[in-house]
Amino acid sequence: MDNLAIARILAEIGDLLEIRGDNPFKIRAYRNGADTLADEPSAAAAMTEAQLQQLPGIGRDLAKKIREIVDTGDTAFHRELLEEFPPTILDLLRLPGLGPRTVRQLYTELDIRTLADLETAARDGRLERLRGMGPKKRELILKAVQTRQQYAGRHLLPDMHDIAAALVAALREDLPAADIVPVGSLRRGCETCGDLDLLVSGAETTAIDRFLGYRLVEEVLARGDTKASVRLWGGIQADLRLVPAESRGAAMQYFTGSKAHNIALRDRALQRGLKLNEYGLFRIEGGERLAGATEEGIYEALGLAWIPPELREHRGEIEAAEARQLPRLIDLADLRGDLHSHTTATDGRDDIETMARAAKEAGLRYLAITDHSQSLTMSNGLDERRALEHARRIREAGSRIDGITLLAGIECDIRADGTLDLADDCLAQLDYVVASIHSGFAQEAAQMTDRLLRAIENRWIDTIGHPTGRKLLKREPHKGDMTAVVDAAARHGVALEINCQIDRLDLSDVHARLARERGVRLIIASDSHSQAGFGVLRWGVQVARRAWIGPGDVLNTRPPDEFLASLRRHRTRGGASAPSA
DNA sequence: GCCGTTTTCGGCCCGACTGTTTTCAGTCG
Repeated sequence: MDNLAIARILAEIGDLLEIRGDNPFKIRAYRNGADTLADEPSAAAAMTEAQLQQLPGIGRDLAKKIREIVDTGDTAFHRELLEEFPPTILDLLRLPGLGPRTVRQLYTELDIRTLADLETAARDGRLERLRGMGPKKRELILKAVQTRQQYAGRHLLPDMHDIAAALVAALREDLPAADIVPVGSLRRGCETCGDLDLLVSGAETTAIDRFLGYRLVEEVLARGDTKASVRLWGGIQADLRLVPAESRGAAMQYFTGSKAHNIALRDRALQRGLKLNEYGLFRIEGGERLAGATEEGIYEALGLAWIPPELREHRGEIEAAEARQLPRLIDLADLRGDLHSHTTATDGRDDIETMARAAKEAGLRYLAITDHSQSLTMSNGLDERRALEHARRIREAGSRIDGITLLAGIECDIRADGTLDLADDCLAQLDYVVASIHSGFAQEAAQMTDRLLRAIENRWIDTIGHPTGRKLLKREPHKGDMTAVVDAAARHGVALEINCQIDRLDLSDVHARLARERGVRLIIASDSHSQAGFGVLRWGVQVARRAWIGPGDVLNTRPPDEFLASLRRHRTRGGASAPSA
C-alpha cells in the first residue's frame, strides 16, 4: 500500500468527519496527516509506529491508524464512518458551492446520496423546502451538477500559464498604472492548477469592471469592490483581488500560499505578538503596522529570508529561511544541454540537422538525439543495425554544424522483465543511453521495482527516462518503489530524468527532491519531438526548483566535455562507487 | 487529533462574498 493510498483514506476520514460536524481541529489533524503522507517520499508501509510519529502532524493515534491501514487495508474508524454516511455523498462535497453543512442537510433531511439524487431533488422542488435554500442556491446546485463533467478537474501548469499571460496582458493594456501579478498555485509552479488567481494593486475599483469585461469571461460568479470571480471560456475559474499598493507585498504573500505555508507563517507571527493577514503585518497590541508593501519586508520582519514561491509548501523552507540556508535554485539559463530528443528516424517531426539548429537557437551547447528502440514498433523504433546507422548520421551532422555538440544516443525501451531492448554491444557504441518504460505500466509493485532495478544494473545505461511513467490528469504513476529506484540509481551512478513534457513532469517535485537528497544526479530533458519542442525545458526547471534543486545537482548544467566525462560509462569501472566530483 | 522553554491542557489562521436572512451561516481560498 503506497503513501497516496493511505493519504486518501485519512483525507476521506477528514471529509466524513466534517459532514458529521465533528471537531474542526480533529478534522484538520486528519487532513494534515494525509498531506504529510502524500508529500513523504519514503514508504510509510515500511515504517514503525515510532518512525511514523517522527513525521510532522502524525501523533500516536494517527500512527496507530496508519499501521492498521497498512496491515489490514483500512481502519475500523473509517469503516464506521462509512456505515454512518454512504461514500457517494463525498461526490456532493466536491461540487463547488456545496460544503459539509449542506451535504449533511441534504442527506439527513432529503436522503440525497448521489449526484443523480441531487439533480432530481433540485428539479422536483424538494430542495427549496430546506432552510437556507432559495431559488438561486437551487440553480447553483443544478448548474454545478450539470457542468461537473464538462469542467471537471484541474489544468496543466503550462496551459494555465498561457491563459494567465493573455489575461494579464489584456488587463495591463486597460490599467497601465496598475501592478498585476498571477499568484496562487501558478506562482508556486505547481504541476497542475485548479484555478487562476490574480492580484492587482495600485488601481481604482474600476479594475474589477475591466476584469469582468475581459473578452474570454463566460460567466461572472461573484463580484465585489475588492474581489471578483469569473469562469473563463474553457471552464477555468479566475479570481481577482484588488488591494491598496501599501498592502501589495502582504497580499502577494497571502494569495501565493500555500495554505500550509501561510498557516505556519501566521503561527510564527502570533508567537511574536504579531498578526499577519493580506493587508500587512501588525502588532496585536496597539495595531502598529510593521510591514506589508513588499514580500521581502514581511519575511524580514518575521526574521526570515525571502522565500522563493516554489518552496512555499511548508516542507522545511521556513526553517531554512530562518537559518539563511535557502538553496540557490536552478534557472533555465543554467541549462547547457538537452539529453532527450527525437527525429524523423522514429516519431519525431524534424530531421537531425533541424533539431540541432533549433537546440542551438534555444541557447544549448549540446543535444543528445535519442530516438526510440525496436520495441516501439508503432513509432518505427530502431533495431541495432538502424541504431548504429543513425548514430553515424548524427555524428556526421555534428561535425558539420558549428556551435553545438551532438551526442548519438538512444531511448532504449526497458522490457517487461527489466532487460533492455538493444544488445549491450550496440549500447556501448553510443554516446548516451536513456532507458524508459513505455508499456506494462500496470505491473505490481514488486515486479515493477525489480524491472527498474535490473535496468539500472546495466552498465551502459546513463539515465532512466520519465521514471514513474505518469501522465498528468490521465494516468497514475506505476506502482514501483521509487525509494528503492532512487537508492539504486545513487549506488550505480545512474542519473534520473526530469522529463519536461507538460503532461509528464516526471520525476515529480517530491521524487526529484528525494533523488537530490540521496545524492542522485539529475537530468532535465525536453523529450522534444520537433524543433519547437525545446520550449518545455522551462517546465522541468520549474519542477526542479520546487524540489530545492540547484545548478550543481543537474548534470546538464555542465559544459559539454565536463558533462560527457561525468557519465557513468566514462567513470571508473566497477560501477558501484559514489559519484566523482 | 496534534503539539509544547511562556503550555502535558488548551490552544489550533482569517477575511470576503453570497444568499438567505432581519443578523448570519455557509463556502471559499
